[in-house]
Amino acid sequence: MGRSPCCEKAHTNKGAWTKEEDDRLIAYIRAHGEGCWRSLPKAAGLLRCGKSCRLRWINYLRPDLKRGNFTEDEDEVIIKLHSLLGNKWSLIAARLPGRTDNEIKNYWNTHIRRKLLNRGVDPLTHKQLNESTARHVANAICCNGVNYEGNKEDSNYDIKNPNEFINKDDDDEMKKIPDLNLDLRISPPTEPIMSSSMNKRKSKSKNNGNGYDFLGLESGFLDFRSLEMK
DNA sequence: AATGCGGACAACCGCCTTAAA
DNA sequence: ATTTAAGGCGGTTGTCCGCAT
Repeated sequence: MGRSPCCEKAHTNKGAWTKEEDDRLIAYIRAHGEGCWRSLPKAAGLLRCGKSCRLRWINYLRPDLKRGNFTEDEDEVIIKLHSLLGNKWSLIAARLPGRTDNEIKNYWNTHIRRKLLNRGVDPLTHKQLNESTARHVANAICCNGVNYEGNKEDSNYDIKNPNEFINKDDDDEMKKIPDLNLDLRISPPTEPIMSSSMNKRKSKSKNNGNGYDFLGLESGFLDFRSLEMK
Protein backbone atom coordinates (compact mmCIF):
# COMPACT_ATOMS: atom_id res chain seq x y z
CA MET A 1 0.00 0.00 0.00
CA GLY A 2 1.01 3.61 -0.40
CA ARG A 3 3.59 4.99 -2.73
CA SER A 4 6.88 3.45 -3.59
CA PRO A 5 10.02 4.91 -2.00
CA CYS A 6 11.52 8.00 -3.61
CA CYS A 7 15.01 6.58 -3.85
CA GLU A 8 17.33 3.92 -2.59
CA LYS A 9 19.02 5.84 0.17
CA ALA A 10 21.95 3.45 0.32
CA HIS A 11 23.05 4.44 -3.17
CA THR A 12 22.68 8.20 -3.07
CA ASN A 13 25.35 10.85 -2.98
CA LYS A 14 25.34 13.52 -0.32
CA GLY A 15 27.08 16.83 0.18
CA ALA A 16 28.12 19.41 -2.34
CA TRP A 17 26.97 19.00 -5.90
CA THR A 18 29.57 18.59 -8.64
CA LYS A 19 29.53 20.48 -11.91
CA GLU A 20 28.69 17.26 -13.71
CA GLU A 21 25.69 16.61 -11.46
CA ASP A 22 24.49 20.15 -11.99
CA ASP A 23 24.81 19.77 -15.75
CA ARG A 24 22.89 16.53 -15.73
CA LEU A 25 20.10 18.01 -13.65
CA ILE A 26 19.86 21.13 -15.79
CA ALA A 27 19.88 19.13 -19.00
CA TYR A 28 17.19 16.80 -17.75
CA ILE A 29 14.87 19.56 -16.55
CA ARG A 30 15.40 21.53 -19.77
CA ALA A 31 14.36 18.47 -21.73
CA HIS A 32 11.53 17.22 -19.55
CA GLY A 33 10.60 20.11 -17.29
CA GLU A 34 10.10 20.10 -13.55
CA GLY A 35 7.93 17.26 -12.50
CA CYS A 36 8.19 14.03 -10.64
CA TRP A 37 11.20 14.42 -8.39
CA ARG A 38 10.94 10.82 -7.36
CA SER A 39 11.74 9.45 -10.78
CA LEU A 40 14.03 12.30 -11.83
CA PRO A 41 17.33 11.12 -10.33
CA LYS A 42 17.21 7.75 -12.04
CA ALA A 43 16.00 9.20 -15.32
CA ALA A 44 18.69 11.89 -15.24
CA GLY A 45 21.40 9.45 -14.24
CA LEU A 46 21.97 11.04 -10.87
CA LEU A 47 22.86 9.22 -7.68
CA ARG A 48 20.85 11.68 -5.63
CA CYS A 49 17.64 11.66 -3.69
CA GLY A 50 14.76 13.35 -5.46
CA LYS A 51 14.42 15.74 -2.61
CA SER A 52 18.04 16.77 -2.98
CA CYS A 53 17.53 17.34 -6.72
CA ARG A 54 14.50 19.50 -6.08
CA LEU A 55 16.38 21.60 -3.55
CA ARG A 56 19.38 22.01 -5.81
CA TRP A 57 17.20 23.11 -8.70
CA ILE A 58 14.98 25.48 -6.73
CA ASN A 59 17.71 27.09 -4.67
CA TYR A 60 20.59 27.22 -7.08
CA LEU A 61 20.09 26.11 -10.67
CA ARG A 62 16.79 27.66 -11.69
CA PRO A 63 17.45 30.09 -14.56
CA ASP A 64 15.17 32.78 -13.17
CA LEU A 65 17.18 33.20 -9.99
CA LYS A 66 18.64 36.66 -9.45
CA ARG A 67 21.67 35.81 -7.33
CA GLY A 68 23.87 38.64 -6.19
CA ASN A 69 23.39 41.21 -3.48
CA PHE A 70 20.01 42.21 -2.14
CA THR A 71 18.98 45.79 -2.83
CA GLU A 72 17.84 48.24 -0.16
CA ASP A 73 14.32 47.90 -1.52
CA GLU A 74 14.45 44.15 -1.15
CA ASP A 75 15.76 44.54 2.39
CA GLU A 76 12.82 46.71 3.32
CA VAL A 77 10.31 44.42 1.67
CA ILE A 78 11.71 41.44 3.52
CA ILE A 79 11.59 43.30 6.82
CA LYS A 80 8.00 44.38 6.28
CA LEU A 81 6.87 40.97 5.12
CA HIS A 82 8.62 39.33 8.03
CA SER A 83 6.83 41.63 10.42
CA LEU A 84 3.58 40.47 8.88
CA LEU A 85 4.26 36.82 8.25
CA GLY A 86 7.02 35.84 10.62
CA ASN A 87 9.37 33.09 9.47
CA LYS A 88 7.20 32.11 6.54
CA TRP A 89 10.14 32.25 4.17
CA SER A 90 8.34 30.66 1.26
CA LEU A 91 5.59 33.28 1.43
CA ILE A 92 8.15 36.04 1.66
CA ALA A 93 10.08 34.58 -1.26
CA ALA A 94 6.88 34.48 -3.30
CA ARG A 95 6.82 38.27 -3.15
CA LEU A 96 10.43 38.63 -4.28
CA PRO A 97 10.90 37.40 -7.84
CA GLY A 98 14.18 35.62 -8.37
CA ARG A 99 14.79 35.00 -4.69
CA THR A 100 14.40 31.69 -2.90
CA ASP A 101 13.12 30.99 0.56
CA ASN A 102 16.47 29.51 1.50
CA GLU A 103 18.33 32.55 0.24
CA ILE A 104 16.05 34.93 2.11
CA LYS A 105 16.28 32.86 5.26
CA ASN A 106 20.07 32.92 5.11
CA TYR A 107 20.10 36.61 4.31
CA TRP A 108 17.80 37.32 7.20
CA ASN A 109 19.93 35.44 9.66
CA THR A 110 23.23 36.92 8.49
CA HIS A 111 22.37 40.49 7.53
CA ILE A 112 18.93 41.78 8.28
CA ARG A 113 18.73 40.56 11.83
CA ARG A 114 21.88 42.48 12.64
CA LYS A 115 20.67 45.49 10.69
CA LEU A 116 17.48 45.61 12.74
CA LEU A 117 19.36 45.24 15.99
CA ASN A 118 21.60 48.12 14.98
CA ARG A 119 18.47 50.18 14.45
CA GLY A 120 17.33 49.17 17.91
CA VAL A 121 14.56 46.98 16.57
CA ASP A 122 13.87 43.51 17.87
CA PRO A 123 14.04 41.19 14.83
CA LEU A 124 11.62 38.79 16.42
CA THR A 125 8.88 41.22 17.29
CA HIS A 126 9.79 44.19 15.08
CA LYS A 127 9.24 46.39 18.08
CA GLN A 128 11.66 49.02 19.28
CA LEU A 129 14.05 47.73 21.87
CA ASN A 130 14.44 49.99 24.84
CA GLU A 131 17.66 51.94 24.95
CA SER A 132 19.29 49.83 27.58
CA THR A 133 18.39 46.60 25.88
CA ALA A 134 19.58 47.93 22.54
CA ARG A 135 22.91 48.87 24.12
CA HIS A 136 23.36 45.39 25.42
CA VAL A 137 22.39 43.87 22.13
CA ALA A 138 24.89 46.04 20.34
CA ASN A 139 27.52 45.01 22.84
CA ALA A 140 26.57 41.40 22.51
CA ILE A 141 26.95 41.55 18.77
CA CYS A 142 30.00 43.63 18.16
CA CYS A 143 32.02 43.97 21.31
CA ASN A 144 34.17 41.88 23.58
CA GLY A 145 33.89 38.90 21.31
CA VAL A 146 30.65 38.07 22.98
CA ASN A 147 28.08 36.37 20.89
CA TYR A 148 24.37 36.94 21.19
CA GLU A 149 23.72 33.45 22.38
CA GLY A 150 24.70 34.65 25.80
CA ASN A 151 27.66 32.34 26.19
CA LYS A 152 29.80 34.80 28.04
CA GLU A 153 29.15 35.96 31.54
CA ASP A 154 28.47 39.59 30.85
CA SER A 155 26.28 39.03 27.90
CA ASN A 156 22.86 39.44 29.36
CA TYR A 157 20.77 39.48 26.27
CA ASP A 158 19.62 36.32 24.64
CA ILE A 159 18.41 37.20 21.18
CA LYS A 160 16.17 34.17 21.14
CA ASN A 161 14.49 35.25 24.33
CA PRO A 162 14.34 39.01 24.44
CA ASN A 163 11.88 38.83 27.28
CA GLU A 164 14.55 37.10 29.29
CA PHE A 165 16.89 40.04 29.06
CA ILE A 166 18.62 40.62 32.33
CA ASN A 167 19.65 44.14 33.16
CA LYS A 168 22.77 43.82 35.28
CA ASP A 169 24.18 47.31 34.71
CA ASP A 170 21.33 49.07 36.40
CA ASP A 171 21.03 46.75 39.30
CA ASP A 172 23.45 44.40 40.93
CA GLU A 173 20.74 41.92 41.41
CA MET A 174 19.96 40.21 38.22
CA LYS A 175 16.45 41.17 37.49
CA LYS A 176 14.35 40.56 34.48
CA ILE A 177 12.65 43.32 32.62
CA PRO A 178 8.93 43.00 33.06
CA ASP A 179 6.70 42.01 30.18
CA LEU A 180 7.67 43.84 27.03
CA ASN A 181 4.30 43.64 25.34
CA LEU A 182 5.51 41.61 22.41
CA ASP A 183 2.18 40.93 20.81
CA LEU A 184 2.35 41.25 17.03
CA ARG A 185 -0.44 42.96 15.21
CA ILE A 186 -1.17 43.22 11.53
CA SER A 187 -1.89 46.89 11.18
CA PRO A 188 -0.31 49.94 9.66
CA PRO A 189 2.19 51.73 11.84
CA THR A 190 1.02 54.97 13.32
CA GLU A 191 3.37 56.97 11.14
CA PRO A 192 5.14 56.24 7.91
CA ILE A 193 8.52 54.63 8.41
CA MET A 194 9.66 54.10 4.90
CA SER A 195 13.10 54.06 3.37
CA SER A 196 13.83 56.70 0.80
CA SER A 197 13.38 54.20 -1.99
CA MET A 198 10.10 53.04 -0.57
CA ASN A 199 9.01 56.65 -0.29
CA LYS A 200 9.69 57.14 -3.96
CA ARG A 201 7.42 54.25 -4.69
CA LYS A 202 4.83 55.55 -2.30
CA SER A 203 4.73 58.97 -3.84
CA LYS A 204 3.68 57.53 -7.17
CA SER A 205 1.08 55.21 -5.82
CA LYS A 206 -2.41 55.61 -4.62
CA ASN A 207 -2.64 55.69 -0.90
CA ASN A 208 -5.10 55.70 1.91
CA GLY A 209 -5.39 59.43 2.08
CA ASN A 210 -2.77 59.99 4.73
CA GLY A 211 0.10 59.55 2.32
CA TYR A 212 0.78 56.03 3.43
CA ASP A 213 0.35 53.04 1.19
CA PHE A 214 0.88 50.30 3.69
CA LEU A 215 3.04 47.60 2.13
CA GLY A 216 2.05 48.82 -1.28
CA LEU A 217 -1.33 47.16 -1.05
CA GLU A 218 -2.84 49.79 -3.26
CA SER A 219 0.11 50.27 -5.56
CA GLY A 220 0.29 46.61 -6.42
CA PHE A 221 3.80 46.49 -5.07
CA LEU A 222 2.47 43.98 -2.62
CA ASP A 223 -0.97 42.61 -3.06
CA PHE A 224 -1.60 40.95 0.27
CA ARG A 225 -4.85 39.47 -1.01
CA SER A 226 -2.87 37.21 -3.27
CA LEU A 227 -0.70 35.84 -0.51
CA GLU A 228 -1.26 32.16 -0.11
CA MET A 229 -2.01 31.47 3.48
CA LYS A 230 -1.94 27.94 4.74
C1' DA B 1 53.38 31.79 6.61
C1' DA B 2 50.44 29.64 9.89
C1' DT B 3 46.58 29.73 12.66
C1' DG B 4 42.17 31.01 14.54
C1' DC B 5 37.86 33.18 14.06
C1' DG B 6 33.63 34.67 12.16
C1' DG B 7 30.57 35.47 8.23
C1' DA B 8 28.17 33.58 4.38
C1' DC B 9 25.60 30.20 2.26
C1' DA B 10 24.71 25.50 0.34
C1' DA B 11 22.85 21.43 1.83
C1' DC B 12 20.80 18.38 5.05
C1' DC B 13 17.36 17.05 8.63
C1' DG B 14 13.04 16.42 10.49
C1' DC B 15 8.37 17.54 10.62
C1' DC B 16 3.82 18.43 8.55
C1' DT B 17 0.47 18.26 4.85
C1' DT B 18 -1.11 16.34 0.74
C1' DA B 19 -2.02 12.87 -2.37
C1' DA B 20 -1.55 8.29 -4.37
C1' DA B 21 -2.32 3.39 -3.88
C1' DA C 1 -10.81 4.55 5.24
C1' DT C 2 -6.20 3.64 5.85
C1' DT C 3 -1.46 3.59 4.92
C1' DT C 4 2.60 5.44 3.19
C1' DA C 5 5.66 8.28 0.50
C1' DA C 6 6.15 12.74 -2.02
C1' DG C 7 6.43 17.38 -1.68
C1' DG C 8 7.18 21.40 0.81
C1' DC C 9 8.80 24.06 4.54
C1' DG C 10 11.56 25.97 8.44
C1' DG C 11 15.45 25.06 11.38
C1' DT C 12 20.08 23.65 11.73
C1' DT C 13 24.62 22.18 10.38
C1' DG C 14 28.86 21.83 7.67
C1' DT C 15 32.11 23.87 4.90
C1' DC C 16 34.41 27.35 2.52
C1' DC C 17 36.62 31.74 2.44
C1' DG C 18 38.41 36.17 3.87
C1' DC C 19 40.40 38.69 7.46
C1' DA C 20 43.00 39.55 11.70
C1' DT C 21 46.57 38.24 14.61
